[in-house]
Amino acid sequence: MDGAIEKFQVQSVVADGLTEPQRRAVTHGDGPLLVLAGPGSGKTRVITRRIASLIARGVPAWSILALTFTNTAAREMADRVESLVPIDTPGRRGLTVSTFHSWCARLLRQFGPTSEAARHVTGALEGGFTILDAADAKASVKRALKAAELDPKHFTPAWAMGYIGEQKNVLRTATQCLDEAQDFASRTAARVYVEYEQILGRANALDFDDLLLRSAFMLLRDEAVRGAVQGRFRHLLVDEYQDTNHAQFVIARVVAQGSGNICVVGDPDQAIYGWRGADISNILEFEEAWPGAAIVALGDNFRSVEPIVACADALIRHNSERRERPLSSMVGPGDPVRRIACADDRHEARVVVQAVLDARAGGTPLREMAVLYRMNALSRAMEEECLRREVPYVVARGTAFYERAEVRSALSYLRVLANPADDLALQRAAQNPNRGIGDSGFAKLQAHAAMHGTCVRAVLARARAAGVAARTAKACEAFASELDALSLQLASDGWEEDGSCRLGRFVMDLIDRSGLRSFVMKESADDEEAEERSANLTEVANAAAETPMPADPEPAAPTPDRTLMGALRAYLERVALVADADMVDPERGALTLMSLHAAKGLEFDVVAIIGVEQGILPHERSLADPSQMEEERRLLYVGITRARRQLFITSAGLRTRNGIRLPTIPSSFDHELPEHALRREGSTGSFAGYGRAGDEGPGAEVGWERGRPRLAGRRVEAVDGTDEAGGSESVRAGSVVRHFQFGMGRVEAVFSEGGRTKARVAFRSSGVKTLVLDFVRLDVVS
DNA sequence: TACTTCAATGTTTTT
DNA sequence: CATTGAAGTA
Repeated sequence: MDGAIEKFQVQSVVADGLTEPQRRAVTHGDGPLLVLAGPGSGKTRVITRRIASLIARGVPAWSILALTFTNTAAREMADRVESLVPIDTPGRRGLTVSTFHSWCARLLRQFGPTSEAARHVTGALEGGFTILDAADAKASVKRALKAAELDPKHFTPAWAMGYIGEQKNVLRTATQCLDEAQDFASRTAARVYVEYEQILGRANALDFDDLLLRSAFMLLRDEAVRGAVQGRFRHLLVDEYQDTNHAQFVIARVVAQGSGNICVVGDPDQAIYGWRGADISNILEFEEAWPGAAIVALGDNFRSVEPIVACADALIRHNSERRERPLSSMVGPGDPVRRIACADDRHEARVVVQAVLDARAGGTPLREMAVLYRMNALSRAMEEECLRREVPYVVARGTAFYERAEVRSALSYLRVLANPADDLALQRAAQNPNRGIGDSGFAKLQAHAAMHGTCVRAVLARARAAGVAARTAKACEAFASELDALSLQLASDGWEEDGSCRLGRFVMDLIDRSGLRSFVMKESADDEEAEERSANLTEVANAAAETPMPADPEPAAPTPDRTLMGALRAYLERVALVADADMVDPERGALTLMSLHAAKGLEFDVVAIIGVEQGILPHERSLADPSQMEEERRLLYVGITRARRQLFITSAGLRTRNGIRLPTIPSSFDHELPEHALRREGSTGSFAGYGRAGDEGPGAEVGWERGRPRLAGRRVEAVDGTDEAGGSESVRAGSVVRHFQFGMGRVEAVFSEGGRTKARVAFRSSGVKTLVLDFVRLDVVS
């Protein structure tokens, strides 16, 4: 085959149908590149085509690193690159597309244990480190506050977490903070930070911010790590660059310093993470950090109809900290944006769900619609109404499933197996089910362990020496040998020859044999709850079974760990780093409910933004600060620009908050929307619709079951079992199916094994997997 | 040690 | 309202 012709063909596919500025960004050669991409301007298109173009140019895929903020974005990017580059293109394999956090976690697993720069205050970072979720980080902060002996009235966990997060985001360590503290207040804060770091260090645990901070330190200070990373990655691409914080800025800078090839894509008008340390000057001052950078601005909007773009544009012009950039719709005219003032929140829900049903009747599938809100609490009323009208919906809160008590318990066993120093997990595992090891007994063990400079796990088998009651000691010893037995298995192979992961079986056995399942079921209030919680446990095992086998290493990549322990670590890492937005499944036949933040980067035909009221959007806590108000405005801007064809902006005259209904005040952003693009319905004055608030009548009871919402978790079923995408009943050999994580695949076989119906599916990008049909969601495409 | 009950208390957004 | 913590009881 003629290489030149092949390359030419790839190039033409890559550049096909692009606008002039898009083409410039895609074909830009070496050197720094900043792409300022307005909403709907083809940002993802540009990144994916640019990667494809690099590969076509002869840059090996394994030397390209693309960093995103969510796993969904990463996967979509990888899929799209793959479909652009012909399968037989040399050097096509091994592309790294990852979130900042997971890429850093992997870097730390590889280099952390031997790198001085990654050390904890208490000692070396070990490879099996735990990634603490928000709840565990909070628990650790509480312990740190207690250890620092501060008045809990004045020094709250939220305050401490805020302080620690801020410091970590700008790469300041605990000791540095303590050394540089000038006054009493900052010394107090620094003391808490130091205590917190010691707690994490003893547990061999890292929080989310640590993943970035320690990676940044390794890259800055450890020549071996920096050399390895710079040697391997010759092209860096960063998506959503406007939302990077200082740590991420440093990571990107050091990685790209080796090659000078850095391409960042973002939009200052869509910066919505200032509160978590995102520094907008990273993108505004890109040219200063990278002199000679090429800049491409993409302003044409190919997503939304004119009234929607007009709304977005008029709104964002009210921000003063902004470089003016025009935004115009290339799609053409469309329906005006409907600004609906409702009587109260239930009325609002009825109006929105009715609009959804109308749109569905008009041919728009539910998966192309979304309801967006400023606070997760606003999803409640919507969920009730969806249940009542039998509209299948998905609440995109990725962490919700992992916050459930039984799921946390199951994961605690896994965590302590992966990382014996994880006392938090050990305690939770030890007490679920109850084994006669209580809080006081565990505290004694902890004190004893601390005295010997070790973790509880290490002294568990000799609990008697810790001075606990004889009965407790016996329980500890039994539990210790239970864990020992499980640990032994972890050295075995992690995957079967067909690529299926043995961790699923391992977790299933663990859940049953530890007594966790029966305990959780016995604890439940009724059969239905028992059933649901048991199913959640099974889902943990099932998700573990889906851990993909690591691919063969590309040149300059580390050798993957294919033991069961390796699978366990990979699974725990994946679980720890899911984003809310990752739970959006575009192939499901359901309406998506999610926060405005989680909606960043997504698009839908029909969008409703609810709760556009003063105090909600803009949020109360932002009202006093002009620059926070600008961020609130950007948030609404992001929401508006998610919509392709139809946009609803709603408010309620009365809203129930904390159990009390109160009249609302219209959002100050309301007057900033252009009347010519709007259709106003209802009255927008305060106290609007007072008289109509209670007109639901007696038949308006909602579909709660015993006052508890039917879980807003990972596997929200369509309420009536219907699934527009086709349902799972017709999975047979030969079907083309889609999995929320693995993407498209072809069913090779359906068979029965161990009393379960399973399917072997060959996925296009993630290989052959065996899936249990009862638990896995597979949408049949054909 | 484990479970129940009651009072207080705080509330955005998320990797 | 819903979660959390403390106090009391079996």
